[in-house]
Amino acid sequence: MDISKHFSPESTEKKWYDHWKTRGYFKSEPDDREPFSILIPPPNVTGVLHMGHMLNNTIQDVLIRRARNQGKNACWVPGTDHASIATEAKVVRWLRDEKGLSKGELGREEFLKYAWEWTDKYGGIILNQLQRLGASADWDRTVFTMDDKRSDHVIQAFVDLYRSDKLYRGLRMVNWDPEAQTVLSNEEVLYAEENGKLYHVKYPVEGESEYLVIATTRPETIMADTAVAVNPKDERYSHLEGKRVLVPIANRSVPIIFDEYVDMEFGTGALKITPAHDPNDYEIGLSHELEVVDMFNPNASVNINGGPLEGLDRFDARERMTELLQENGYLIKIEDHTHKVGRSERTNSVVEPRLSKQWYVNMQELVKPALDGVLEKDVMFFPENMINTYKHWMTNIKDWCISRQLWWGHRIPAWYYEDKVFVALTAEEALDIAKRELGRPDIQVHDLRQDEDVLDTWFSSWLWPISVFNGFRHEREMEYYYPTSVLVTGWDIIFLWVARMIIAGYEWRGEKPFQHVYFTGMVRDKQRRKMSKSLGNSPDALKLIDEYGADGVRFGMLSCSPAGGDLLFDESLCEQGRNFSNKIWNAMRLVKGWEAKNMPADASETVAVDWMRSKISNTIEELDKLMGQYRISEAMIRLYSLIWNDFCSWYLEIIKPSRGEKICQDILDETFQFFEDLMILLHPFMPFITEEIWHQIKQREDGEDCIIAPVPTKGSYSRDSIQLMDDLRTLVTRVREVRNKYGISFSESLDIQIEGEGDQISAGFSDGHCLILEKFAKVTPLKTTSEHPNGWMCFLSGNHKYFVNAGKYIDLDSERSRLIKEKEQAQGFLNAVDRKLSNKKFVDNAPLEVVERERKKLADGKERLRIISESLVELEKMA
RNA sequence: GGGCAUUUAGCUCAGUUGGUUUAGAGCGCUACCUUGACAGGGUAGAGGUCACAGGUUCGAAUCCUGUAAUGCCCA
Repeated sequence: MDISKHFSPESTEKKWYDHWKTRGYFKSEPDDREPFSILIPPPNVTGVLHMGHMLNNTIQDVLIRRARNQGKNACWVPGTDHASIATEAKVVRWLRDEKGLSKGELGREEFLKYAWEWTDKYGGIILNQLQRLGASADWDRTVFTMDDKRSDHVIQAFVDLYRSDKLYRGLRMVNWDPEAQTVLSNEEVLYAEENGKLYHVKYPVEGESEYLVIATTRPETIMADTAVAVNPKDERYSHLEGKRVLVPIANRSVPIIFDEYVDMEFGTGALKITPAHDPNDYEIGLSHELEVVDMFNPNASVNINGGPLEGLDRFDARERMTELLQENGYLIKIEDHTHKVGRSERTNSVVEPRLSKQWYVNMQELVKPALDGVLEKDVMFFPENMINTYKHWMTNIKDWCISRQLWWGHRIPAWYYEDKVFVALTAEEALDIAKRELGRPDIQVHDLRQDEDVLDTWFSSWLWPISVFNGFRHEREMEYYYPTSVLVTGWDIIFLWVARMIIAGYEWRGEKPFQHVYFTGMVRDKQRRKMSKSLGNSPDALKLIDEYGADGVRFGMLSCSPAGGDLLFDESLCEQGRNFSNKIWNAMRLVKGWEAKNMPADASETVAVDWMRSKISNTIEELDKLMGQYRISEAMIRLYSLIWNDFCSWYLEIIKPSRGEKICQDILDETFQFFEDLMILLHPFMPFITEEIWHQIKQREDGEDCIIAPVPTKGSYSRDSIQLMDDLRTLVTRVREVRNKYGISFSESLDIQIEGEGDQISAGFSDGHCLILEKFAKVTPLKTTSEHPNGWMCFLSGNHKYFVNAGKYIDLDSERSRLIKEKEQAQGFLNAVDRKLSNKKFVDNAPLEVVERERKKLADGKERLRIISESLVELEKMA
């Protein structure tokens, strides 16, 4: 049978993914087995697969597949998030561009119909893309934050909190996104240094001829000034106590107030106070009982309070104001100034501080168990240092603003009758409460007005671990799967999402939502820039899969992904992954091409099998350890090296029959077994190639598949067996080095001897090892000698002296300098060890085994030095 | 301004509570090999005073202090 020289992922991937799905391997229902559950961090319905998703979901898939192979009941729940702001913006644009409709004309009901239409059409794209990656999620469980069951939980949670007094409606200075025309929570505002200007403006002191000069970055808000503040310690201004100033252009008289808040060093030390448009000014305004003048409309254009600026957008208003100040002689100078500017995470527009009435969750009440849970390691973080960040945020937590002035989302279950509010699951229930509390049995449902706003998307996401299992209504699922095993997410949403889920878990279930949190790094390009659509530096995820295969891409993502840290994505890693697939493929071609015969194995084969078995057992042990610490990248590299270096380069080469020869049946059987074990171990990382190979190497029964094959258990293994093979490999390398150095062709056999007494090989090699040496180094059978054979060159491997008859090739000078260099090195080493051992404090204080080890080093070092010195003498004899 | 990290080979990173023959891997680089699994391959090699300065210790890449650079978070 002809098998292609190269592994071709495209045909294989679809075949196996369909097969797995058809067989229902991804499905999970509660049963007697140990559960292992993961919830996907729900991507936005508007999203398309990007590198961050690829990384994140590959890791989840590795964990879930490993659990499945370990015989656990593995349940990975997929789903999407409705992403209020982003989706609403997208739908608005879509309606405008494709249908020529605007939100205003449509009205709430109609708009939502279209929003659902859009979601049904485009919302599942990203989940389909995940399938290309091999994601083995239970697709039948796919959930959406706005489906009926999830919505039920969100409304219930709101009502619960309200009834237990953990929710309130309050007038606050909020972060306003003028583009989306909604409030944002603190966590949705991104601050960055930006270049701006600092305007120095004169404010005439009333009744005096002097001016007070203030510095501001926002001259357009001068129209809403209601005071000027200076620091009470500032001697420059102490004479102005009790005086008032005139606001330029507005010509309004406002007081000069004295407040510690003012930074004497900044600008001129005098600050204009605009309580309606700056959070700090608002606080100052409250304590000094200042008037609040609001001069902006919701879209950040200027309202009637802006006088001559009315109707202008805030940035146009700034320019116009600058002109006015200039024309009227108030403007002293404009300086360049860099300062932090907050922008909306979703729309990128500059956030406008705005006074408004919003719903808040009182976080103080909720935080404690969630903080303790993490500090006491009830929930474990990987990497651990994320605990600090978490702790810092939790101990400085602010109340959470959860209302959003949007339509797409969960509408707040609060109904108003005049200025009274009634919170309930349904309008009918709200009506009952209203009737009772108001003592008005006559009012009707239509007399109540439901809150126009929707809830923050994170207010539904924080319930994810509960709502996904329908936890408020369905105990069985909840008891079985909750708390989930691990959450895999980026550290950038630790506050937005992770912390809040922990809070919700303890609040509603009295228990953590997940046992472990694995924080992935951020995917960056080679220049350390965050990958983003706007920079265009993100490779197209699906194209990558086309090019390197899903396994190759998974390998590429995983091999550079330490937890927490940044991840510099480099396509060449995917290439390496693809090459690895190819290597495995060709190993399979080789083994499948062998013909077996019933005959005894030779000594080298027996040695190889014992060694390989030990090596695999040893790796299984290490994998358990590494995976337990979520050192996923390292675990995979370990397997890579086991398969490529140990299995392919050594094991298969040892047992490979010569051309025309057959292989011993027992050895071939063992080899297939090794191959099978290796494929199962590698399966979670590279599912497609491993499934393919697993089926290629043996005829399988219906229902037998690599995806559910039990992971091989670690047998007992011999460290000696591994050590001896390592020694042998070193020796082979030494001989090859000699060949390489003197250009001795591999076709020429070399005589070799080892220093020692009698027939016993001092290095401990068995007959099998010696056969391997002959084959790999192309040397004559290894013999022992007590004398340096005349004219042979010698070298060291491990701690043993070997001689090769390379007489005619030897370059005496280069040999001499090599030996001298080696001698110096050995001497230096010996000196260091000797210094240590002759230090009485070391011998007295260090643990016995450490001292013993040093003694052995000393003895070995002396032996090496002896050998090298003797060799030098021999060399001189030859000269 | 407060906090958390990072700094090890040309590049990207390991180095798991201080002690495995004077630091490892992958990529890259150099030389050589290659018609019988695989050039998407093989063999070998070069390359690091572990950012810097002190300190603790019998012993430091590893712990402590300070300095510098970089990144991030919070204000």
